[in-house]
Amino acid sequence: MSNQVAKPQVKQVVKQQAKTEAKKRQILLVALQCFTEQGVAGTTIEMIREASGMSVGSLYHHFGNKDKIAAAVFIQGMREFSDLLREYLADIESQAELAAIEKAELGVKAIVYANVDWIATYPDWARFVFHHRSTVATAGAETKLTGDMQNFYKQLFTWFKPFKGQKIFRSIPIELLSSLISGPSHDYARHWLAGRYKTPLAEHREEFAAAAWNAVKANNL
Amino acid sequence: MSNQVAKPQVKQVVKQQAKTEAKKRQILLVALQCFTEQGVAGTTIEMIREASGMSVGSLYHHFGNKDKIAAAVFIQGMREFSDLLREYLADIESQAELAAIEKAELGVKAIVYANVDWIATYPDWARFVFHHRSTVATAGAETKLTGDMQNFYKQLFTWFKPFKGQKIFRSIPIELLSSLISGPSHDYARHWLAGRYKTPLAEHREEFAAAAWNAVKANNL
DNA sequence: GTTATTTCTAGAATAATATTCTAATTTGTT
DNA sequence: AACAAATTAGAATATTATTCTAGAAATAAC
Repeated sequence: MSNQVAKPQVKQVVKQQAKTEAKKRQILLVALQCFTEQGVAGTTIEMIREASGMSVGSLYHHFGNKDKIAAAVFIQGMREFSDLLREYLADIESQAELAAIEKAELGVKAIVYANVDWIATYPDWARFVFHHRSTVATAGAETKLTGDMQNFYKQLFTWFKPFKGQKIFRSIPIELLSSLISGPSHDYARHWLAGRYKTPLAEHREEFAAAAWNAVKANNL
Repeated sequence: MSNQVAKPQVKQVVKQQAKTEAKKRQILLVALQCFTEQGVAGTTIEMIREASGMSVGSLYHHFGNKDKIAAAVFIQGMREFSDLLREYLADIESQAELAAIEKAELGVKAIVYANVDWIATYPDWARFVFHHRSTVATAGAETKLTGDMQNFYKQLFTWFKPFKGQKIFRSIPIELLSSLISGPSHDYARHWLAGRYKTPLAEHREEFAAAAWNAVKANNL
C-alpha cells in the first residue's frame, strides 16, 4: 500500500503545479493586456513586473526573456482556441445519425463558428494571436510552438481525411480548403479587431459559414 | 518669362528631391532586409546603419526613430502594391466594349491577380506588410499612414460603387465582399510566406480568382 | 521533525540598444 | 562669394533588457 503513503504527496505536487500554472496564466493575461495597450515593443519588462506584482527575477525565471513571454501568450491563446474547435467538432461527431454530406457541411461551418466565436469572445487574445504568429515562430519557443501548432493543424487534417475521395469537397489540396474556409472570416476579423470595420464579426457569423461551405463543397451538390 | 529663369532651379530641386527619395527608398530596402532576417525587434539601428552606410544621425534625421523606419517600410510597400492594383483595374476600365457583368468578373479577378502577383514578386515586402499593419498603425506615422490606406480602400470602394443595385454582386456590405475576395488568397499567402505551405501561392492563382468571383457574384449568375 | 534539495523570488549590477545633441559638412540660394 | 538650409557624423546620454548573487519558500529525503 505504498500508494496510501504516496498519495498526499502526489496530490500536493499536482495542486502546487496547478497553482504555479494558474499564476503563470495570470501573468500571461497581464502581459497580454500590456501588449494590447502598448504593443509588444512598447511594453517594458518593468510594466509587466509592476502590473503582475512579480519581480524581474521571477519573470525571467519563469519565461526566460521578453520574446518568450510573448511566445507564451501566443501559445496559450492558440491552445485555448484549439480546445474550443475540438469541442465544436466533437459535437458533430457525436451525432451518429448524420449522413456524410451533412457531417461535412456542419463540420465546415463548425470551423467557421469556432473561429468567429472565439475571436468575438477574446478579441484581445485573437488580435495578439493574429499579429504575432510570425514573431513567435522566430523566437525561442520553437519546440513547444511547433508542437502545439502541429497539434492544431493535425486536428483539421484528421477531420478532413475521411472525406477524401468521396466527391463531397472540391478536389483541391487541403491547404486550399483551409484558406477558403477560414480566409474570409479571418480577413474580416483582422480589420474588425483593428477598428477598420465597424460591424462586429459575430453579426456575419452565418454569412461566413454559408460562404465557407459554398466555397469548398463539390460542384454537383 | 519668369519661368525660363526659374526652370533650371525647379529642375534641380526636383532632381535633388528625387535623389533624396531614391536614397531613402534604398535605406528602406536595406531595413526591410534586416527586418526580414532578424525581425524588427532583432534588428538594431546599428545594423541598419552599417548595412546602409549611413550614420545614426542621418537615420534619425530622415525617419525619426526605429518604429518610424518600420512604418516607412510598410507605407512604401503599400504604395507600390496600390500602384499595381490601380494598373490592373485601369486595364479593365480601358476595355470599353465590356458588359457590366464581364467587367465585374474581370475586376474581381484582377484584385486577386494583383494580390497574388505582388506577393509572389515581393515576398519579403508582402510578409512585412502582412505582419506590421498593426504595429505601424500604433506607431508615429498616423497621418501619412491613414492617408495611404484610405487611398487604397477608396480605390476599392470607388471601383465597387457603379455596380451597386445592379444585382451583379450578392447584396452584402462592401467589407464582406472585400474579405470574401481577398481573404482566401491572403490566408494562403501568410502561410506560404511563413513556410508552412509548400506549393507557391502563384500556382493557385486561377483557383483563387475563380473562388473569389464565385463567392461574391449574385446567385442567379 | 529535521535536514537537504529544489524551486522560486528579489532587486542591484551590468550590458545592450535607442535616442539625443552639438558640431561639422555638404548642398542650394541670392 | 556669402548666406541659409538640409544633411551627416559620431560621441554622450538615457532607457531598457538581461544577468547575477543571495536569500526565502516549498518539497523531498531521511
